[in-house]
Amino acid sequence: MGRAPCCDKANVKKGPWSPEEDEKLKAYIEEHGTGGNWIALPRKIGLNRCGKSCRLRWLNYLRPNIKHGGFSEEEDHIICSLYISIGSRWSIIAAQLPGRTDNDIKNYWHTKLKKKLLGGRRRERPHSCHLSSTDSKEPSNDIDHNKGLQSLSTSALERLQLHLQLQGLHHPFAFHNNPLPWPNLLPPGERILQSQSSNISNETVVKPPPSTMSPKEPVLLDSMNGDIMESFDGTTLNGLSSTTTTAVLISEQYSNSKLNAVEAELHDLLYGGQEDRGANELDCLKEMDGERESTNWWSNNLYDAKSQISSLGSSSNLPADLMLQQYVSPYDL
DNA sequence: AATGCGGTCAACCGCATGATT
DNA sequence: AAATCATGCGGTTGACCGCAT
Repeated sequence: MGRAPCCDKANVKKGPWSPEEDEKLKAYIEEHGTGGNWIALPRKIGLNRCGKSCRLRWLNYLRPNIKHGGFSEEEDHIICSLYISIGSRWSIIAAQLPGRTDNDIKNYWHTKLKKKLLGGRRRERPHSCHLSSTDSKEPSNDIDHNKGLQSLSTSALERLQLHLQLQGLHHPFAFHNNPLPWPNLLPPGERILQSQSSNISNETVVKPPPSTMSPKEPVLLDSMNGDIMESFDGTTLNGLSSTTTTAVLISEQYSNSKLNAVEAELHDLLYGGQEDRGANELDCLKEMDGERESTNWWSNNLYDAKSQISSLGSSSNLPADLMLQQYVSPYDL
């Protein structure tokens, strides 16, 4: 079945918005709201634009309290952590950063943050992998060597990330020591950034779009701001007291077997039968651990993830099977 | 001064999903 | 149940700008 176009594409204006168009759209929405129908809205106000275009313009630019640029270091951390944890789900990431739009964050990631992460790791020290905001030019006397390392590391990190995503390792266990207030991913309707130490208001409620997450999608709750864990179905889970763990509710047996497999794959990925190269990559990751004192956003370790999850699972009285089912099935681990 | 190149970002496109008929 | 429609999302594009040559 084909889809009817939302508008007459041949006869609607495209491209940058004029101040007059902005003013029309803004004035109308501020007075009347969107009316629940973006498609009809441009006709109502005499704009020769596609409804989708109006919606995007409003959401990304005209809407009140939108922030552009000037991402703080903490926002960087949150974006990086969430990206590595859940991937390119920009709307979810944006929901944790009041005033930021998914488009903004996406652009910021692709144009700056990713380069900081992947390109700037080896800047000041030859084997450094830490996040840096300064440029990444290499010393001229060691160009070939460092170039090689950088490209390898970039590739490895990208592959590592892809690998983790493909493996369904969207779990935050890799960030269990992240000192940042891990943004809670609350059930739709009450997604709140709880950030006691952050500039971001902990009163800010970001209303999620209706179809952002499936009801079965797991909720990841940090225990740093409290020891209550909650699943999407509203089940409150007590007793997981820890200041170092971000909860992943997986049964011990399951996590052990799966993580062994993942570890093996990671080993293959990192070593790939090339001893020297593998050593470099491993060194890089290890150094990332060592240098995390100031940045701390990256996985504090991938290596003891298994033990973390194991201890989590064994020390709790959680209905692990239930949680496992809820957590695992959406990702088809 | 002209040109090329890369970075940035607003906007578009197509697809997925949920709601409605 | 199927068809239709609106919305939301992420990937991609292209215009613009600044810098290097």
